[in-house]
Amino acid sequence: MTGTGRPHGFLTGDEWRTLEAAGRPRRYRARQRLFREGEPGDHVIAVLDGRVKVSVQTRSGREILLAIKEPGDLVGELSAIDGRPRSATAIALEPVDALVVTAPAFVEFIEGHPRIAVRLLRTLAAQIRDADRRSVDRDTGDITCRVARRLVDLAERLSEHRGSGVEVTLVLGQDDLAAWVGATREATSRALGRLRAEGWLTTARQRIVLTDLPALRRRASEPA
Amino acid sequence: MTGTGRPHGFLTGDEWRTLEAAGRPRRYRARQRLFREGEPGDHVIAVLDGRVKVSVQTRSGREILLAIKEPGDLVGELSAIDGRPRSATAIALEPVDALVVTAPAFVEFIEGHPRIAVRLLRTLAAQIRDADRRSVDRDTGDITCRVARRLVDLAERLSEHRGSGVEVTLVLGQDDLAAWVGATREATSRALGRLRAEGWLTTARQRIVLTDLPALRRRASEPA
DNA sequence: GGCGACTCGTGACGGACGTCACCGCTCCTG
DNA sequence: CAGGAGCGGTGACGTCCGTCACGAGTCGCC
Repeated sequence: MTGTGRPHGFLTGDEWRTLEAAGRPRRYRARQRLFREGEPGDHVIAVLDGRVKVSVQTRSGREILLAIKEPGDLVGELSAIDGRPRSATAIALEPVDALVVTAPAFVEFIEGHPRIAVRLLRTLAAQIRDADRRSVDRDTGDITCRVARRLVDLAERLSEHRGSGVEVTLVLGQDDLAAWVGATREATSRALGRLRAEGWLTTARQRIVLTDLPALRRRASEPA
Repeated sequence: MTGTGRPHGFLTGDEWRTLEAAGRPRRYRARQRLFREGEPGDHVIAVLDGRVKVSVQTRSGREILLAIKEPGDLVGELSAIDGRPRSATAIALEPVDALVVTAPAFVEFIEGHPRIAVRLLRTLAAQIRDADRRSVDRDTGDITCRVARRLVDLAERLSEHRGSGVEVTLVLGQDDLAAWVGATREATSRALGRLRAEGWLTTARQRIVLTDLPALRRRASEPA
């Protein structure tokens, strides 16, 4: 716990306190695995600080990114809800502060707070919409389009927190970006090269600086 | 209502009766649109009989199939839950018997029946798992693999109802199959051609007869 | 029963992306 | 400081699939 206040998630302060009473705080190191695909899912993890990557691997070794969980989000809630094994693997991208709640305690928490159940329904609905949109995105436009679209997306999510300046700096490696858009690292690198050639962004180790969002936004939806 | 009893969905008989009191029965003709992407979502549709296709269109005109809703399933529940506009279009594949419930009535129904909320959570969780699996499937193997996989899937879902003989007959056009696997009609047709050449299935107008499921299952996961 | 719309099959062609391979750079570690 | 690992950039090559085009068979409607 950082003591800086609770995250902006889907629970009010009171509700967080109730959940805290049912859970156990825990820290994860950067790149530590919270759980792995196929394991039984006996606990839910509420992220308090840091980001968590949820992904699956195809049998050919390619990684597919399903979600990035941020402070206030839940990780592993599906297994707690339906009792089935983990369908994906969760890995901390940064040092993560979290609250670990056992599945039974979580279900009890839900059933005892009907309004929270409704709010949880909303977050699941958002996840479905998101997943559906991913399906469409993946079939729309060439890789350059998809990379531009993803970058603009990330930039907009960032601007919600920090004030939006003219430039936006994203901290992520090209491997992760590739998994996110559903392509290889090489193709992603080339796409970045094309966008860089247009002068709309610059790249560096673990860093992508967007310098012309409107142009990127246009490129994200253009056919060619 | 057909009078043959309520579908096998996620509600008990008692709960169905409660929902029926809140809703209004309605029939849709085959190929009639239940609602369209972008519309405000002010009602939920509980499918009693017939199947409903949920899909979106990319700007290039390609159709992407998100789900096939069967008797007992809900259609349009996301908008009722989060109040956002329809994110997809729903079309009846066959004549459909349904129960139309307004969004407020649906929310009231949920809040008044906490155990149903939990069950609804489960169905949403299943949808998320399904959508995630689609993301992985779409990136795994060539089109022949994906077609074989989808066919086996459909066959297995059918066998749950009817007794499973050696042959399974699927009633669907190649256009729909193409949308389902995320490819063009032509590529899908060619993939079917290859599987047909192996003697694992036969094709006809609006019909695909699977004659060797084990072989198809193998082909569905094999790299080549 | 005949015409038209729909569905399915298939060929040719081009392009985008996956695969493999290699190189340079930066950062970290001992 | 030297070595190595991790990351990024790029070239060559092959191929799978999308696009366009056309024809044949089938179903439905008047």
